Amino acid sequence: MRADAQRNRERLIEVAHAVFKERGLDAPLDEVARRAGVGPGTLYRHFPTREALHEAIMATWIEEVSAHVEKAMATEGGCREKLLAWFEEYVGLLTRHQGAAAKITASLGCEDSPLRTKCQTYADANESVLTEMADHGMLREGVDNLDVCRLLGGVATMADQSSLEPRDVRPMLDVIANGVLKS
Amino acid sequence: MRADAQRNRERLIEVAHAVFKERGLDAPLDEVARRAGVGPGTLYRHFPTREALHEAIMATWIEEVSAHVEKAMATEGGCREKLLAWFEEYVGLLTRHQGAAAKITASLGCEDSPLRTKCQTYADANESVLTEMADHGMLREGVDNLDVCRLLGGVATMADQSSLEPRDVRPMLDVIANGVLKS
DNA sequence: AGTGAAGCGGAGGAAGTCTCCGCTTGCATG
DNA sequence: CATGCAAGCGGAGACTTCCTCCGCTTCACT
Repeated sequence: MRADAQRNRERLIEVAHAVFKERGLDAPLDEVARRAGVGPGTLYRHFPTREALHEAIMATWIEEVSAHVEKAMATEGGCREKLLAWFEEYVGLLTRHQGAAAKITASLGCEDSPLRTKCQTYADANESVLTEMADHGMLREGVDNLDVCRLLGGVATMADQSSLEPRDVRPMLDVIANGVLKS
Repeated sequence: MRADAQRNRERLIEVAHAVFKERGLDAPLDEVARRAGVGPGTLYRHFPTREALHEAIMATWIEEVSAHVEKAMATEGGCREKLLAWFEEYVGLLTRHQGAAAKITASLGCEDSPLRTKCQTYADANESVLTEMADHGMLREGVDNLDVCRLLGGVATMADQSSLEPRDVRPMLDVIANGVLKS
């Protein structure tokens, strides 16, 4: 790739990140192009679809996921406290951009989604936490990772769409934790 | 209201129902107008916003909710079976139209949503079922109706966006039931 | 039949998406 | 350094959808 094209690509990702943060994942793509100082044609050549741009942005988040797992697992207390801390991290990760939670979670079950490989990182992180719970004999029988991811994705989507505060989200996570852990 | 206006209004609701069912709640309103045989101006006079049209359609669903509660509560078995049957009914009601689950649930917490009064019916129905559980001493302490509605709304939204079958939804409802009931 | 108001419809402006193609620019090569 | 050309750019414009405005039609009452 030519050096100028590379520069444009990076600048577009950077600007798109800012625009999507301000105006949600549905923000006009032409504005992304305008603020990046390129024509719409350039944007659409680098990222043929809106999803391609989402994917490029999320790629930068993926690297941070394992740090969030470790942070949650370092929480004081028992399995329940650790699990809830992780659930809060998970929802926080998914609600970084307005509209992202629903898209990310929808891509989990879908083989041919372009986002899937990226989003699998979230599912893998959740699985590692659930495995930790299982190792301590705290996980209920028959609890499936994908189902928990979808439940958390649903909570994140509701939080996103209703602009819920963490204190409004917590009780929902409590219910899920009760449903996931042996009591 | 003039008789012709009344006819147009009813016809618009009928056609919108069909169009939204086929193409989701985001279907072009101009197509609704076209298929109803009226101009866009007529549609927008009767229903100034997309939400007003959604509201008019949902009004016809509201009447059926209590029947669904009764159907679920007539399920063979204990509290858990009844609750799960109701959860399935609830998710089914919310996923009637593509995109409806998220909107309905988002309106629950929002005082000034035009959909709120209609959607409150769903929340009330769920509350009546939870109360039934509580009366049998099966409800965990501190479980809040709005939180359960949001959890179910999240599940319905995921089911909607990922086109999940009932057999894929069931395990998620199991987790919520475990989280809601005493074990 | 006449009349006034209610209602209609479609032209058209605004906003967004996405493509096409003529022009520009980076860079490998002599 | 000069040159050739493929890679890349940008913006005009076609298309879609939303929504409004206003001249014309139709209803309903007398």
